[in-house]
Order: sequence, then C-alpha cells, then structure tokens
Amino acid sequence: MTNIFDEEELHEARMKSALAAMPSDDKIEEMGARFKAISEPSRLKILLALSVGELCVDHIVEAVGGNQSAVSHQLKTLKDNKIVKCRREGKKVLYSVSDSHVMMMIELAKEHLNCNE
Amino acid sequence: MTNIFDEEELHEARMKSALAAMPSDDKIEEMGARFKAISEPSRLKILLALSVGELCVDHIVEAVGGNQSAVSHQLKTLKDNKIVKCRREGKKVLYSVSDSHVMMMIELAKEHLNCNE
DNA sequence: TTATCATATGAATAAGTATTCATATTTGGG
DNA sequence: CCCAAATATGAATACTTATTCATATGATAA
Repeated sequence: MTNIFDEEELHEARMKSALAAMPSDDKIEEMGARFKAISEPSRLKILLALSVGELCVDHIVEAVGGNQSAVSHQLKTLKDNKIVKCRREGKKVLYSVSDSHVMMMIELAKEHLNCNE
Repeated sequence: MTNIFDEEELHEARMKSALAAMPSDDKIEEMGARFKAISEPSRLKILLALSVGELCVDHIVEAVGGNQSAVSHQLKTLKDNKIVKCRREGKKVLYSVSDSHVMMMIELAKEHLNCNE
C-alpha cells in the first residue's frame, strides 16, 4: 500500500506513451492481415510445407492433403499478403516463402510447436 | 531444359520431406490459434499498447479506444491463448504480455510495421 | 452492508472468411 | 491446332468470430 498516487501517475504516463506510440489504424490493419494470413491452420500447413523449399501446387496439395481448389485459394491469400511468392516453370507454378522475415516466423512457429511451453 | 527427371525427383523428394516433417493437426491448430489471437486488429492494438508495460483495463480501453465490454472479451481471448496474463491489484486488474516469446513477436511486428518492405 | 467503481460474461446479431463445385485459363505435347 | 495437364477463379453455402447490449461479479470505501 505504498504511495498510490505515484503508481497512478506511473500507470497514467505509461498509458499515454502507449497511446503516443500507437501506429496508425492502417498499419495495424496491414500487420494484422499478415498475421491472419499465417494463422489459418490450412495456410499454416502450406507454409510449413514450403519451409522445406520451393514446391509446385500439386505437391503442396499432396503435402497438406486438401483439394486443389481450396489450396489454390489459400495460395492466393498468401500471395496477396506477400507471405509467399511464385514463378512459373513450364506447366508448373512453383511457390516459395517470400522473404527471410516470414521464414523466420515460420521457423519460430515450428520451434514453438515442437518443444516449449 | 536440363535434365528434367532429376528436377522432378528433387521436387518429389522435397515434398516427401515436407510431408514427413509436417506436425500433427493438433499442433498446427494450436499454433494457428495463437497467431490468430494476435492477428485481429483490435487485439493487435491491445498488444501494441501492452508492449510499453503492464496496464489496467480502463487504460487499455483508453489506449485502444473501443468499448469496455469488447476490450474485456478480447482480453479473454488473449488470455485463453496465453498471449497475455493478468493480476488483480485492489479494484483494478493489470494485464501484461505473457512471455518474452510473445513480446519478441510484437517487437518484430512493430519493427516491421514502421519501416521495411 | 450498501453504494459504487472496475471488470467480466452470456446471448444475440452482425460481419467476415473458408470451402466447395463448376468452370475458366494457361501451357506444352502430339 | 487440339487435347490434356496444371492451376486459377467466381459464386454460393457453411462456418467462425467479433461486437453489442444488458447484466453479473468482485472489491473497496464510507
């Protein structure tokens, strides 16, 4: 029960700095969209598959065990959110994780998945 | 147009290793749930506020500018997913980010938000 | 112990999103 | 050029999830 006023002030100040440092709604929206793209189990599964390297669509379908159309829709969502990129090679389209940052998150996710907490 | 068979084999092998390394559906589900908890803009905003330190509910409400009930529901979701923890101090309940791992992700998110890509 | 402040909760509606089915597009082979 | 393979897309349905409103609970001070 020590100096309740100072604590009040501290918390108030903290809250205000939280408010001041708060990014714009647009940025929060964008960031959230990226997390969301990763969060759906079906898409996370695709990313875990892609974490071994570049794969074409039908191999992804095999690896995650969904149907072709669903996987294609999910890949589109991931692509729209810059989580994966793709390139065509003949008849096949090869997908891969877009950048090292995303890769890091996936590795982190895998790590987290297997052992801790 | 070089040795198409070897490439085929490589891709096939890669897909199989993806399949082999694929975590169980339960684990993917759980991981996804955590990402999802972070991904909603309203909750991400709460986490960004909490990144400055422990805050009580009405300060969180002020910082994110929602209504009390909505924020409380969101805090529950975050708590259920082990993203935040809380402790009571008198009439107030103080919330904070649950662990360094989550904190790291939020810092990473903030960083990502402000500059790159 | 009552009045009040701070937070939580349940149920309902509203909003958002995934999945499916059917079909379209692109590409290389014959 | 036409056919089959590989992938993409649109629209409809089925889920899932957020938000709101009203109310409940817990805590303190008077």
